[in-house]
Amino acid sequence: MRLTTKGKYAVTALLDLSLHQIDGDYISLSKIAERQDMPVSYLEQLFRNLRKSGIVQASRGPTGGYRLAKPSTEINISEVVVSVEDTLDATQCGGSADCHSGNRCLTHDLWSELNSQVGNFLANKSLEDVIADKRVSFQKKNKNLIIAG
Amino acid sequence: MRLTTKGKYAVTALLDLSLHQIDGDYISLSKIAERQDMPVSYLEQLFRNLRKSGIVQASRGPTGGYRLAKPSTEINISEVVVSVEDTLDATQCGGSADCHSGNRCLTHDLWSELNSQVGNFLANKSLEDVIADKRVSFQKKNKNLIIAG
DNA sequence: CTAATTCTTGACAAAAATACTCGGAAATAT
DNA sequence: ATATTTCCGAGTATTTTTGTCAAGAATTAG
Repeated sequence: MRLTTKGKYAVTALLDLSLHQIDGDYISLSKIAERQDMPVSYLEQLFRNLRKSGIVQASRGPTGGYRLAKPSTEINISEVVVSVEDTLDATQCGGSADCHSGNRCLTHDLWSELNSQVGNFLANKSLEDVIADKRVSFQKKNKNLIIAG
Repeated sequence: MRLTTKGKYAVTALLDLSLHQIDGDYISLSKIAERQDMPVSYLEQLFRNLRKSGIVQASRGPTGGYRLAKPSTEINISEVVVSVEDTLDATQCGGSADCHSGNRCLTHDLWSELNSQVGNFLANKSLEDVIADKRVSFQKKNKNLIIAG
């Protein structure tokens, strides 16, 4: 499990989507970009992957944009991060038992375990979990909410 | 808590030290470098920090080198990583409550929590924990053990 | 139908972070 | 003395990450 600002941006953008999407309407990237102060072109890159992963659905043309493909309770942070981070990372002995000259390296188990820890933690958090508290005050105040990494 | 290959190298190097240091003798970086296939000059950089943090002790001149300043049971992975990673990382809103225009950002709690998770995990692992199993077979075989990230 | 809006795609460029080097100095054992 | 080793500051090079750009395709509003 790799986690850079790319993954964090993706989570933030999806939170914005969760909060502003009403019924099944589509939200354009330019809206998200404006609210969250992110470059549109960068968001395009991220949503490309999110769509391929089946996390969001797209619609083109005016009134088009993106919406969540599943309820926010059923999208976990882990899948969002994995979808977006290019996982062409071999993590130095990435998973295979023969790290070096046939021996399993000493730190292998350590980093594997850590990986699992992080993975589990993020797999058990849904988008809805993250915004649960905030949604109330948001609806009350109806004020532009800043979601930043 | 930041974790790059730098921190991983440091852990690996210290494991090598734990395994090869007998009594209170010093091990030279060139030995570690050779066994673990790491550049000496890079190790120097790492051990500079490890010494300042009180994790290792140094001795100069021939027969000099480094040794653990504490028993391997009392050195945890977390302190090793922290010692070595340059923490000039603001982590985008790193800890402060006002992430953006006075509001606490939505993802703030999420990444904070994750940070704590990772920190706790690594703080509860000592060097000895990591090598506990391996030490036995090492002493039996007395063979060069490869420790790679 | 036309124009505006939006996603789609691939390749590329800029910036930042990371990994690693280098030259010389100080200490110390033999 | 000389060889070996840590020490130190600064710098370079590589890789990764972030972000840009331009052209295209679908869709809707007027």
